[in-house]
Amino acid sequence: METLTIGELSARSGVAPSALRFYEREGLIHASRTSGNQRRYDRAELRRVSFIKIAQQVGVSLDEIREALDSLPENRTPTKADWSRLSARWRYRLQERITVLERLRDELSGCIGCGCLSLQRCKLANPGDRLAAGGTGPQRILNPAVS
Amino acid sequence: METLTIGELSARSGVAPSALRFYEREGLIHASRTSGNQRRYDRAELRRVSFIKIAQQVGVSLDEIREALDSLPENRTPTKADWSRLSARWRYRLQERITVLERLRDELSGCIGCGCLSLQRCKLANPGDRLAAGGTGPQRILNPAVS
DNA sequence: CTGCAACTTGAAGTTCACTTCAACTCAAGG
DNA sequence: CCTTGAGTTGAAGTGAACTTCAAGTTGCAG
Repeated sequence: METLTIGELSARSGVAPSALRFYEREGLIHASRTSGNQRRYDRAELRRVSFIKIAQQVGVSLDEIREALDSLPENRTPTKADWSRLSARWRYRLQERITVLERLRDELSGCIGCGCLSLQRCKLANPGDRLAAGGTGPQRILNPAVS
Repeated sequence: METLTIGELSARSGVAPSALRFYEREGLIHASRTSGNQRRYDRAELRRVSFIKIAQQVGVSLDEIREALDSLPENRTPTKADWSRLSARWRYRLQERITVLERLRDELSGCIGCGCLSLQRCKLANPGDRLAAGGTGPQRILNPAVS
């Protein structure tokens, strides 16, 4: 088995076939076709899907993920070095995000408990970075099932 | 100034008036009315809005935030102790989330770089908890502006 | 060769968290 | 009193990330 069907890629990645087709339309992954027009995925695509899943957990939008994936070489299968370069970038973003959440954690009890939560001064509601800047759309991170 | 108009609450909280009306429809905040049917917010509502903003940064859905807020006493203005109790719950969730992201950070380079990213075994794509369990809808955490 | 699960498509639907709109009313300074 | 900025409503629109549907086609085991 050199290549994977959409069902196989779905099973191995945990991503629904409909989502994989959606990713393809969005230019995040690629597939070749059989004579009968069915998708066949190179094994290397598994790593792409994996990268997408991880980036989503970090909280990056598909638009940004596509940008990152576009920086991989198109003419050859990405090497370990290619992936390392990409992952280094995400590591930095991840660290930024962790720092924000840690600050949140460390100040949460005190800040809400003490009643300082009047928003103008509070570091929680107005963190130094632009995370709270707003922007349309849902921003749910945790799955409801996690609660 | 005992109470705040919607414009004032918006200015102080950084949440758009339309969002405040939306929160009210959703039962997350409350307002009294003037004789002319305009909203007047008790100063204590500011803390509710603040809590909503913080919880959203942690990645909690409005449904879950409402549940949490519903556990506050209805017959009196919440005390510091009430808020502390609530914040303790969030602190725990926050810590869970941080732990996941730290694991992600610590394993990202090695995992992607080494090519083990085949998803069946990889701790990254399939973390121990149910975070990756899927669920419909967007799961963006970071604002595009942050990039 | 047959049967059936797995695949194909485009279009439309869903959820979340809002925002925008139109048409209107209210509150307060001059 | 008049003007004007701020507020009111319900309905409809938005964007992200998918899912569902219907109607048809393909691929492989028996």
